Amino acid sequence: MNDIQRYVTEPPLEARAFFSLVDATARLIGFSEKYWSSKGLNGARIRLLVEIAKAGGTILPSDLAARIGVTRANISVLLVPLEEMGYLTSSGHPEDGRKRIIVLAPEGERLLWDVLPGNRSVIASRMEGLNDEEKVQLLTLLGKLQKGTATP
Amino acid sequence: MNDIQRYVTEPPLEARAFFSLVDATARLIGFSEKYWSSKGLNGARIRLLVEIAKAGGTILPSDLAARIGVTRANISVLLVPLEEMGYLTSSGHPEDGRKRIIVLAPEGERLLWDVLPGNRSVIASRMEGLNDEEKVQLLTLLGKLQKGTATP
DNA sequence: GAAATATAGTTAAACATTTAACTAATAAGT
DNA sequence: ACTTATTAGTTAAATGTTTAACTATATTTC
Repeated sequence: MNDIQRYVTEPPLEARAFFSLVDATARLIGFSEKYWSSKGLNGARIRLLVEIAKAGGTILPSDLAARIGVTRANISVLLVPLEEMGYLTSSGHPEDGRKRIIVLAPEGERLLWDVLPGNRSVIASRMEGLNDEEKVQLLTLLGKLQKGTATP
Repeated sequence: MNDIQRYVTEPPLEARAFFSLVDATARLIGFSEKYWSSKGLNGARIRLLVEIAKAGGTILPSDLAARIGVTRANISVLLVPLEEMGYLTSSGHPEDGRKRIIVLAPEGERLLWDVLPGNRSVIASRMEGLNDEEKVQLLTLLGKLQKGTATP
């Protein structure tokens, strides 16, 4: 067992917590994505529709980018197929010619009602290792962690 | 506030825990990647070198893929530049002609000594929202979560 | 009110990763 | 032993995302 091997196999508490977060999260995301692809969908597109719904059914692309945490360029390309599939509509902003107004179409809302409950079931079943009290503890800890990582 | 908006903005406990995990982890990964790119590196390549070190300095590509959790195809393409940069060497397996033996080069070990401590500092500073006891709690909860998500 | 600056959105190129198809080598079944 | 199946690794195509360059519109500044 040489020095570098020991160094990387015996990380300090912070690094172990970080690696564990990354592993657990990647695994859960994997299960979620498997569900989406079983429905012929993917997480990015659903997340976008969910975010429009969260905003009350109407939103600007740049808002979507900020809320989801991806670039505006990415939102641009995500919107195209979603509009083609009839899940949303878009139109110019009446007062500011630079903006586009994105609206969740009835078909998009129907899709969300169709697939979100199943996804929540998948997630819930994959979190059965924790009871409710522990899930609350986890949420509390992650909340504290977030405060420490507020972008400086 | 319509029905779908309420549905997506008031998720159950499991979903809230999941979303919080995804958010917190993505943010931490972002800080880590920012560090790597400030060094002209990226997380995927470093992770690969770390995994060779963990294994004691010698490993097979397929082992790397399994441990890191990416495809063998991805390992194949990651190895090329790392070998070109002199961070590792590769050679054929003497007994099994299908295999390749990957060895961490001295230059690769030097790189790890150079950059890992800084990365650990970045991570630690971003986890200051939690004290040590809370980090241990987090690790415990994530451990329980993992047991529940062992691939079926 | 003209010029400079900033913002919203799009497009194309670059990059990372996965999937699928392939080659070569070994192991297993008969 | 020979044939079939499995395994290790590579390559190319497809997918998803970011970065950078660009267009068009608004806003600010002088």
